[in-house]
Amino acid sequence: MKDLPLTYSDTEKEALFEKFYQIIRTIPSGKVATYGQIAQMANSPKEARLVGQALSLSKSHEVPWHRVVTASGKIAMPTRPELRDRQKQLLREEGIEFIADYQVNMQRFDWQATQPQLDLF
DNA sequence: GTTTTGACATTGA
DNA sequence: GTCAATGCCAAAA
Repeated sequence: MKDLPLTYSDTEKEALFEKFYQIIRTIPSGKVATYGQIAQMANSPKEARLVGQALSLSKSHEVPWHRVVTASGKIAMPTRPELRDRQKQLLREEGIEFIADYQVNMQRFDWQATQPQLDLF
């Protein structure tokens, strides 16, 4: 098990980031979760932005970073068009449907909202 | 120490 | 439905 990419002096921060990674790892393929949901699951509901920061630092850290989107289902990457396109491609490969250029259909692919799986088809 | 920045969320127009 | 303003909170400058 490799260490985190950054050298943290604060163990709390490291624990929180690891918590984020752990939660994100449980997102099944073909589903997406929002930054806010993950922050909420980590008992830090106000720290959605940190989730994005954690993913940014983790880069390709064995976590399905592409399955995390904003509350409205949009891909959130204003400063990195390359990663933005890569995320869209990865999601499409998992069968996720886009309702706009960079917005997924949350109605059908949101991890939490689709838990009951009431067979909407 | 203060200010700016950021892979966010919510509200209101 | 979209978009801007606001609130948020930690990290980086």
